[in-house]
Parts: sequence; C-alpha cells; structure tokens
Amino acid sequence: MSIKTPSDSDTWKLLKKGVAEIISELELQRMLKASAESGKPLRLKQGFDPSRPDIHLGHVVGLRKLRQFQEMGHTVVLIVGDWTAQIGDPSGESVTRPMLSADEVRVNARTYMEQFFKVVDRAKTEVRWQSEWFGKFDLSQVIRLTSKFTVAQFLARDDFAKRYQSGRPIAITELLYPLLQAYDSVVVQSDVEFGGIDQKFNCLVGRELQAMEGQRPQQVFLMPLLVGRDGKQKMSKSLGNYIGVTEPPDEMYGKVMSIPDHLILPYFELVTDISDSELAKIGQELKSNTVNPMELKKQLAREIVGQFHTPQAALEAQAAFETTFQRRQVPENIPEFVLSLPGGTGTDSLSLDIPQALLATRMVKSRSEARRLIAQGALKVDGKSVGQETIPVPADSALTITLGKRRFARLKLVSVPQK
RNA sequence: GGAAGGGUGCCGGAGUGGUUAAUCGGAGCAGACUGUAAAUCUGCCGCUAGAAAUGGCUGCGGAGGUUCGAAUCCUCCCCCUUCCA
Repeated sequence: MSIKTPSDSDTWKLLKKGVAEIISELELQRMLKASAESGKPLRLKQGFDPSRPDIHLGHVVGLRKLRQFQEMGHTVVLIVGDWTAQIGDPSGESVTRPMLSADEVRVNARTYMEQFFKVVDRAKTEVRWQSEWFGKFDLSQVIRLTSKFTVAQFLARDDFAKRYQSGRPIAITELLYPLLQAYDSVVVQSDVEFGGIDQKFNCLVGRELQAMEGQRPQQVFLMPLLVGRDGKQKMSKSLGNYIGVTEPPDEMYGKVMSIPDHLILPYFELVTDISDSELAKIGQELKSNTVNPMELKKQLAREIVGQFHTPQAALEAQAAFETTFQRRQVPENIPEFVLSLPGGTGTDSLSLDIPQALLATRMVKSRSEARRLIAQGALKVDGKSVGQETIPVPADSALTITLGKRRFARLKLVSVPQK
C-alpha cells in the first residue's frame, strides 16, 4: 500500500481545513513525511463512549477528517470505550448514567459502528475494545497509573477548574477518565488522536503518558464543536439540538432548514465537501445579502441529505419540504388509520369525537392535549379549520386531519351498525 | 468524626399552614408574522369530565403523623453537596 505525502501544500491545506487546533503541526508534518517514505501508515486513534451510540452531525466533523487521512493511506484505530463508559459523563455533572451491561455495550457498539462506517472506511479501520487491556487491570496497575499525575495537573483542565472554583462536585472517578483514555493511546500506539476541542486535555495527557512509557507522543487533531440547531450550544443528543446521521431524509432536510442563518457557513465548511472558492462565494453572498439565505440552506440541506442518503432522496426531501412547509399542503405519505364508529351506515350522518380520534391515532398524548390544540385553532379537517370537538361526518367516509404544522393523518371511518 | 445547606413539574429555580396544579425563566406546543431563520406579540403547557361555568383525581425525595386544611409543622428513613478535622 502506498501512502501519499502531503508534500504539496494543497493536500496539507485540505487536512487543515476546518480544524480547530493541531498539536503539533510541525511534528505531524514530519510524521506524515516519514510515513510516506517508510510506507508505514499512521495510526489514527478515535474513541467513543458506547453509552451514547448515536452519531450526529457534530461527530461527523471529525469523522470526515479521519476519512481524508484514510484516503491518503492511513489506518484508523477505533476504541470502544467500554470501561470509560462506566465512569459516566465527565462533562455533564447532572446526568448519572447507569452502568451498562456487557450485552448493552455490544449492542450499542454495533449501532455506533453502523453509523461510523457511513463516513469512515471500514477496510482501513482497526476496532479495539478497552476491555482487552482494562479487563485484566489490577489495583497495582491502577496505582501505578494514577501515581504519574498530580491533582494540580488535572485541575488545569478547564472543566475541572471551573467546577472546583465554583464548589461544584467532581467525582474521583472522573479524574480517572483522562488517564484511561491516555492509556489507550499507549496500548494502541497511537500516532494521532482525533477529538473535539473539548477533548484537548485528555488527548494531551495521552501525549505525556506515551512519553513516560518511552513512546513517541501522539499528535492531536482537535475539531471545532458544531453548534446545534438552537444556534447557541454545541450539538448534543441530550440538549436535543442535534441532527442524527440515521434520520430519514425528510426529517434531516427539515432539521437542516431549521438552523439559524449564522450557522449556514460553518455547516458548509464542516460537514460538506464544497470547495474553498465556493465556500468563499457563499460567505460573500450571505454578507452582501444578495441571495436569500433560505436558498443557501436548501443547498446545504441537499448536500447533507445526499451524503447520508442519496442525491435522489435529497431532491425528494426538498420537494416534500416545499409542499408541506412552504405551501402548507398535506404531504403525500401520511399515516392512515381505520376507525370504527358506531351508528348508521351509508350516507347517514354520524358524529365524530375528535379528541378521541386523535388519541386513537396517537397524534396527541391525552384528550386534554387534543382539546387544547383544538381550542387554539390547530386543527384542520380536509383543509378547513375546525373549532369544535365533535363534528358531523357521513358514515363510511375518509378525512384528512392536520394538527399544527407537522402532524398529519388520514382517517378512514367504518361504521358499525348500532344494535 | 463535627458543622452547614439542600432534594419542588422536561430543566433551572420561587414558595415555609389555607387565596398553590403550585410565582418566574428556559425548553416545548399552538396561533399571528414568516424563509420550519432571527426578532416580536398572544395563548397553552399533570390526568380526567364538561359546550362552558366549573368539578373530580394525582402531585412538591420515601413512609407515617399533627390539623377542618400541609410542598409548607412533627417523627423516622433514603439521597446529594459544601466546609472543618
């Protein structure tokens, strides 16, 4: 296998594109050069926490970078963090995660990888489980590992420092998190570790530990954090502002359309393949207001949906979006329900209890919710606003129900003769 | 071991005997506006009955108790945090 040199500045530019920080750039360039000369691929480490098996666009930023390196001939080492997962979330103080059973971890890992390999090349990836080495770790090894660092060193981590200063709790196991992650680097002999910018500290501990163990310290590739749909916080599943890579085309398209304007450019930069010149053009258009940002967002949505589904699916999603949201029409594929209604048959007029019908279709959680929505004017039957809870309908008829902007159903009524 | 503070609805956070289904903010939903953008305005935001007025039930860590009446008082228990040693 031949390995490309990023000797020409274009390739190097490509690798650096959309990256928050590289530690250290010079070293990495040397490594790449040496690798090209020796024909030995670099080992690119990326870890994941199997308690969160879902990949969203925020993760994709880093995965795309891994892919680019793979295309130059390098190897990705994916670490399944089945031990670090047990420590819990080192950043989110609030969320207590249950320990996962071995089975759950296996299932989650499979789910994760299915998504991971939508972007990363499976053939050039080595999958390693932490339990391979931590499974047989004993206390003396834990002590040996922990003795290498001091509390002061760990308080340098921004997240810890802030919490310590403001008197919020830091669990002792959390201090173990960077250590375990660092040890992974030693075991797999990582050359470059990839992570979000919030992983900086952990990755740097890896460098130090490797040096202590007589290894060449890994370089670190830190990706910017993608801001979620709320336009404020980083994309994360727990904040609910994410766009998942397995979401159906319509959903994905719609979610991209809902991002605020100031995210258009970063999204183009971080999760699409468009060229620098095109990126610059879009930036210009946004700045000068010469193009309706909505059009740029549509392009972005097409690019993203096309990447995780197909270009065809992207076009269909766009058409559906335009029908449903821009023209406020009822989309084509809506769920259909058959409802039996006591009363006469044929052309007899029956009365339909709408809250009950909505509950039956599970469009609402409770009768109360249905009533509220009706009172607020959210209900349309066959395109006409309806304000009453009971409406007369012909027996054996079909109705199209619209509830708010995005809930639709088709009801087929089957009358049951009364005794 | 000692001391202090705390556990309230999806989240944050008021509330210390009735006027509290529980102030307020965020999130969410609906309506107006619109580009499923931002900003703004309005309403809703436990379940249930009712066209409505209004009613029933459940609810403030858990279990008991006091009281006509408790998120609020008492007892026991569980959990969390900080400080001192």
